[in-house]
Amino acid sequence: MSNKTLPTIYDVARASGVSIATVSRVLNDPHKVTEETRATVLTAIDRLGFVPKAEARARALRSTGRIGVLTPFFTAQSFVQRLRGAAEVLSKHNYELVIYTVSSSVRLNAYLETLPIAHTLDGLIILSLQFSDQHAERLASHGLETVLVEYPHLTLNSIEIDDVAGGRQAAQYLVQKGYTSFGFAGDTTVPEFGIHPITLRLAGFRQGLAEAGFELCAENTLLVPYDMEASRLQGRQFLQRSDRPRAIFSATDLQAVGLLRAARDLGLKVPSEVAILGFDDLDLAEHVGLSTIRQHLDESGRVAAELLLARLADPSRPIQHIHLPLTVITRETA
Amino acid sequence: MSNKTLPTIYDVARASGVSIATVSRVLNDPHKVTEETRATVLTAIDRLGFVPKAEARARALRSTGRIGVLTPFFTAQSFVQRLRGAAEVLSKHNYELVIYTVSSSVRLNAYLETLPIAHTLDGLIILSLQFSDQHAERLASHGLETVLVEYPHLTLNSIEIDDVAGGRQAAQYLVQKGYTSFGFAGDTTVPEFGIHPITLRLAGFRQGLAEAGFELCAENTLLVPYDMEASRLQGRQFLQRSDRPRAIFSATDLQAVGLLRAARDLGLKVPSEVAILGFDDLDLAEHVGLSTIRQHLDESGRVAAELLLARLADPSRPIQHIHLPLTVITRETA
DNA sequence: ATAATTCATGTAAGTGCTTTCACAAAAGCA
DNA sequence: TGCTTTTGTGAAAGCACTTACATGAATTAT
Repeated sequence: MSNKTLPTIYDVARASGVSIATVSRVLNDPHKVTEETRATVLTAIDRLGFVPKAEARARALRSTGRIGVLTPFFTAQSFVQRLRGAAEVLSKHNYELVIYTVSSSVRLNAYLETLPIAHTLDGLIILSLQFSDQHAERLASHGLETVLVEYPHLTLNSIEIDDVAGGRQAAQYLVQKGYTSFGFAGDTTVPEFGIHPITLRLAGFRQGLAEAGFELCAENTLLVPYDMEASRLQGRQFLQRSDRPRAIFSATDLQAVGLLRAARDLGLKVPSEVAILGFDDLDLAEHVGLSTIRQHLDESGRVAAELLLARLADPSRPIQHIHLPLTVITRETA
Repeated sequence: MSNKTLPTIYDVARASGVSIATVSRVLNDPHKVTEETRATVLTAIDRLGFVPKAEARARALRSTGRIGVLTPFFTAQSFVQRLRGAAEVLSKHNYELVIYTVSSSVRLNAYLETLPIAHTLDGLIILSLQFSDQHAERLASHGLETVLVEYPHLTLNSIEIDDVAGGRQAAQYLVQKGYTSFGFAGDTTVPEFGIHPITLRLAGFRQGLAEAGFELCAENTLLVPYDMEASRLQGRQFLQRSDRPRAIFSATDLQAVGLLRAARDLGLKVPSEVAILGFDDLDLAEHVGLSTIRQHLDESGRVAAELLLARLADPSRPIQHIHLPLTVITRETA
């Protein structure tokens, strides 16, 4: 009973013992065929589930909708957590999730140019990727419903956080804990595509310190690539200095954990000898007991997906820019 | 402007004064076309509201350019790491990655019934899901190329590890390190769908201990749900006992980290007072310095995707059952 | 200045299925 | 025995695209 592939007109012909021409005639000029053969052919058609246009059949079978997610390298845990949130709600609503990993700005542009015209997606979620007004325009004009995460645009739905405020929160928290000398650790490489919120967090941190009458001096700023091992090694140098800061805000959890390990390597007690505060709240942070500023990553994906589905259900809904809160999570390191 | 029928690639070509080949290139390899002509073509496309027919495209290409992945909960890190490996190679080969989160056996069946007929995928990767001969039959008969990860089937390609051997390796490693009393921590809940390799790892562990003349007594076996916090809490009870085992093999890294935290909570030195060895080598393991048995999760996804692509390129290739090795990774906890 | 190369583009040959065509064979009715 | 009517046959054309190869222009190297 299981046919190799979809039944074609040839299968129907064979099954009903006539030629393909006759089958075609049954479908197109029925009156040119005897009542009798027409009946046999029609039952064969029914039995095989033959649909003349393969295209129509494919559409019929694809009952579910399809949502695409454009994401930069899926290696970073923060994207995974966002994706996880989105996947959760999409799967609940029976949507397929198509992932496009964007590895260069060329790829990004290619996607943004062709995806909207291909009409193969019902909606699109874009994670942390920078793009132009033309692209926004193009998405809108082709009616591809879109939600941006982390990179806002006036004419499109977005989920955002306030990185500057996050930096300030970090400063306030550490100040209020009684620390008086501060350090910062963050990423250096500014990507050609994608987004770099680190600078904003740093700016906010500086601001927050200034408001409390402190400042961050240049030698207490550690710039290091977004990589655990690198931050561990460079962190070791940084922490070895006798005049090292007492409290360090790291713009990402990954780097914070690198620092934490460096501290452990040096036998420094955390937080009594150095306090470390991260940013993001990756799963990882909980696992190692890192105090951090939570940006609700899973939630951002969840909210993005929900917003998208809501707009698909009712396209007249107005554009929304949803701001997610940041929360200080106190664990063991600050 | 009256749309008699849908515009085709010919209409776009005529409207923008190029050949259909160029239009096709704009859509498929944009970089092969001058910025300038690309712009004219794109505006023509926009103006006419041209939508390329996916069906015709698939026909000409003899492929949809899409690979599906069936996975249980996207929440567990091990699946994410597998996915990451697969995503990496698929995106390199310009394939779209469609994710189907399978939350119940009903859903699994539904997918396995419709996906092969819908002809909307070139290939399928199935992660850690149990399925029947009928399903295998169905996939094969519809010519949907499939690779299984973690659940082997005679007639389909698969990527496997030897969980029993892994358990033995764990035992051997700990024995050779000089420990003489052993414990085990693992998952209890056997899912109705999905797979449960934990029992195998335990069996292997027992076997390995026996070979060295040791045994695992019942009160040194901790059964606890797959959850960090739960293993931490129950781990605390377990480790508090004065007759606790000196070396513990945890069947998953997540639970191992739970134990590790429990040990830290109790002020126990690791590994000098209690040694902990995990299994999986999640990213997490490196972050917390957990010694563990690496099962090359990323690699499994990568290999699965490569195998799939190889079979798509040359369907005459024989079925393969690839066994990935397990490696003991010594870090700081055992 | 000339040869060599790269490059954008067009031509035309595919792709798998369906429809149409001209014509022949068979069957049905005088 | 003829003359319709109904089928079968194989070939060809269409559909809406992709792509290998060819071409000629532009750019670079010599």
